[in-house]
Parts: sequence; structure tokens; C-alpha cells
Amino acid sequence: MQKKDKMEPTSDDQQVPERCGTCAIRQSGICSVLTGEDVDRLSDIAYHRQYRPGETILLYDDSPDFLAAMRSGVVKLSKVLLDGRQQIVSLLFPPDFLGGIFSRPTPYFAHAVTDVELCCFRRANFESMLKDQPEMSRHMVEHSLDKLNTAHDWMVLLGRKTAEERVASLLYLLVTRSKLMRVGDTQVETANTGFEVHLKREEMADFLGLTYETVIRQIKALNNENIIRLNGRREFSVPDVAALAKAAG
Amino acid sequence: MQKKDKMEPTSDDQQVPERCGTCAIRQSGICSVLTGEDVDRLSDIAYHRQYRPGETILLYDDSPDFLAAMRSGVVKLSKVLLDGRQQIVSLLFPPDFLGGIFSRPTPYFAHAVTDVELCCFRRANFESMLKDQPEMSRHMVEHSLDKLNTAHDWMVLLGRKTAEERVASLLYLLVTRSKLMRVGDTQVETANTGFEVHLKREEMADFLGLTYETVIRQIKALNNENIIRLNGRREFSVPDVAALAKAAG
DNA sequence: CGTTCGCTTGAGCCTTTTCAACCACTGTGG
DNA sequence: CCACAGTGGTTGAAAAGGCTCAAGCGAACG
Repeated sequence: MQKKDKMEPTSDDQQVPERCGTCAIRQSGICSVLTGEDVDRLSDIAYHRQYRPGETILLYDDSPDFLAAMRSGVVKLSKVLLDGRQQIVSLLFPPDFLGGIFSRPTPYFAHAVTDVELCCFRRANFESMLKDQPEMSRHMVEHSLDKLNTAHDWMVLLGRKTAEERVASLLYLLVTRSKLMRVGDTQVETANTGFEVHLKREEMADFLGLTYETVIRQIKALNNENIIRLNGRREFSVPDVAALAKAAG
Repeated sequence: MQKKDKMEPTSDDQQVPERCGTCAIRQSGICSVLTGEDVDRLSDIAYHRQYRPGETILLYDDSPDFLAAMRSGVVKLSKVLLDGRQQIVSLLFPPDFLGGIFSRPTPYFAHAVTDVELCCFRRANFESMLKDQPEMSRHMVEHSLDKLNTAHDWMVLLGRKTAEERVASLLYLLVTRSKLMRVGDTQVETANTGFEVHLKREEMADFLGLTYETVIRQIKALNNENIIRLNGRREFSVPDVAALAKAAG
């Protein structure tokens, strides 16, 4: 059940406590295209926001006046039908991008899944920056294109995969992401990768187009087949990543 | 069944027979951001390509050296699983955009659904144009964002809608589009709108995440409920567009 | 210490798929 | 001109995968 969380972030907005130079996503975010003094200018106009799990970051049809890069945590984007049926359309991880671009009304709900830290810019600031930095537009296009492609991949999952393949696909996505988060850029193929799933069963279901009971049963099935091992409610480990990938279809 | 169509367009490439000024998509395509002599420059570097129904326009993992705006027709983008399961991830209409941007390998197959006419640019030409025309980047971002949003909407359909709602949604999409194609910009709410569906039943199914038998049965059901009327295999009319929208969920 | 929330399990049902047959139409070659 | 094959569309019957409903359990929390 979605509580009526207040939309304002948990803590008050605050000036960036550290300069961008030392930021975790400095190498990969939209800011990665900037150099030298441009980064300093960015530091001046950027501010941070934090959210607790479950809090609403953006409402459907909202017109937020800020955009943000994710510094940490996981955000889910979801759409809802009139009768309440819900579908998560995207999971966002650092250094993904979020917020009101070109004064478009937000076409989804955005909720924090974990503790989330955003690095925000006022829209006016950002758009003037876009003008000065043509490289930034390109980054935006590439980012949108990536997102479009992952959405397409998920459409294949939703349209054509079995329940077991769907769950395997999600777990595969999460191992991959959690590895990337830990190691950095390079994809290392470690054996027996353990990781924590931040989503509750119901959220997995809403992402996979299933019911949560089915998710539970398929997790169990994958466990019985030794493709995954669940060590707790939310703790998984994957003995053989390739086997999981295969199970994902 | 996908024939091994040759990838080359039906007719040889040809210089644009008409100048861009009189082009059907001049007002709405990527070219719409250009003015005056820039349009003339565009006319010089643009060329046209044509495809027959079923022909392959782009192969998965291909790296085409051109990009294109659709001038007429319908294109489907699809992805395929190892075992052959197929999902159409997008339908493209004029003035949609297509091709190899920023030297990314194409992440889908593109096939002509109807006769298709493209207006093409060599990638090098296009990218230099992007540099000169900052407005064009913005157009690209907006276009990608639109596409991303329609993909998200389709994810809701694939994840959460019933078979009947899916079929209704597709038909609703097609009435809307065909009306837009006929009338221009404004959405007129005409009663009893007739239109032709260019997709075969199997393609509808691949777009909707269903089997073609189910598509047939749901079309029949919608017909029995008088939400649509099928006048031929591919000819439909919609007595009440609002009723169809409601059936689409 | 009772309540709530997230999770799990079982049983039966229902929607959609699968499988199989058949029809209408079109183009082709004997 | 007709036989025949191929393609797209339709229908029915049976099977199955996933959903619904109902109950119970453990941990967290006020």
C-alpha cells in the first residue's frame, strides 16, 4: 500500500557539503562532461536532497522545477491505471538522471526504494548550462537512448518471458548492478556473488508484471534448482552468474 | 515467418526529387528546427530510400552509417529471444526518427510494415549538423523522451492489462494515429471513424504480448460488444472513440 | 503485548495458450 | 483452366501457467 508520504525530502535542502570534485558520480554523471572551472560553477548551483525508503520524490503530472542526478540509492518509477493496477517502469541507480526536463509534466511517479541522495539543479540553471555545454546535450541524448533500450528489453520480458525467466532476469539485473556498484566500471565475473535485494516482493511483482505470490514461488523454484541461493528474505547469492543469465532467457 | 529479405532498399538511393521546403514532414521532423538557408543545405545532403512491406531496414547489432526521418509508412522495431520468441517494441510513424546515432550498434530489428519512404542523412553529415544547430540536440532529446514515455506506457499494457484491454489499446492507438495522419495536427473527435490496420494478426500479437489466436478472439469480443466494427479483415471502424478508450483501460 | 507489515503456502479457478483442423484468397505452373 | 501450395485468418477443445482467495507465520514496532 502506498502511503500518502509527504513530497518534500526528509531533510531540508542543503548546499553541497563537499565540492563536486570529490563526488562519487563525478566520473559518470551528467557532470562528467564538465572540466576545470565549469565544475566549480556547478558546485555553486548544485544542492543535495535526501529521501527515506518509500518517500515520494515526484508525483505524476507534477512539474518540478529541479532536475537531479542520483548520488546513491535506488529509485523506482511507476505508472498506475485508474483502478489501481500498478507497473514499475524503471529502476534508477547512480548516476541516473531524474526530474523535470524542458518543462514536461512528469509522466510517472518516482519513489525512493532505499535511502536516496540526489544532487539537484534548478531547471533554469540547468538549461542555461545546456546552452553553454553542447557536450551535455549529447550526454542527455545518449542517456535517454540507453534508457529507451532498457525499456525495450523490459518490454520483451513483460511480453514474452515466463514467470521464472522474469524473476531470473530481475535477479540477474540486480547482481550485475550491485557488482557494478561495488567494483566500479569493470564487470568482474566473480563466483558466488552475494547481494541484497532492496525491493520487497510486491515491488518485484509490480516490476515484473506478476503477482507477489508468483514471485515468491519462482524464487523458491530458482532456489530449488540451485540457480540462486536465498540466505535471508532479502539476501541472495548466485553460485554461477552464467547459469542465472541462461535462466533469464 | 521472417523471410530473409535483402537489406538494401527496393529502389536505388536517389537524390531528393523535391526540395525539403515542400516535404510532408517539414513542419514536424528533425528538420523542423531549421530555417532559411539551413534547409537548403539539408536538401543537398539528404537522399531518399524506399522499402516494401516486410523488408528489413535495420538488422540487430548493425552499424548503419545513415540516419533517417520517416516520410511515409509504418515501421516496426522488434527484439527476438534466442529461441525465437519475438516482441515488437515500437511502431514508428512519420516523422519519427530512425537509424545509427552516435555510432551505437542498432539494438533491434527494423522492418517495413507498409510501403515506407525514408529521408536519410549520412551520419557524418548529420553529426556535424548537430554541432552547428543546438536546437537539433534539444529536438533529439525531446524525441527520445517521448519515445521513452510511450515505451513506459506500453510496459503498463504488457505488464498489467488484460487481453481485451490490450487489443482495445492497440486499436485506439491506431485510430488516433490514422486520424492524425489524415487531419494533420488537431485531434478531431469524429464519430464513426473508419481506418485500416496495416499489421497482420501475428504482428498485433507480437506487439501486445499475446498469441494471434487470442488477438482474433478479443477483436471478435470487441466487435460483439459494439465497441468496434470490423468491416473486413483489416478494415475497422469505431463508432465511439471514447468507448474504445475506456475499453483500453 | 497486540498490531501491522512483509512473507509464505495451499487449493481451486480462470484466462490465455496450445494444438489441431479448416477456410478464403492468391499466385503459379502444368 | 484447373490443381495445388502458400499465406493469413478463424474456430474449437483441451491444457496449463499464473491468479485469486484464504490462512498462517515471524519480526518489527508502538
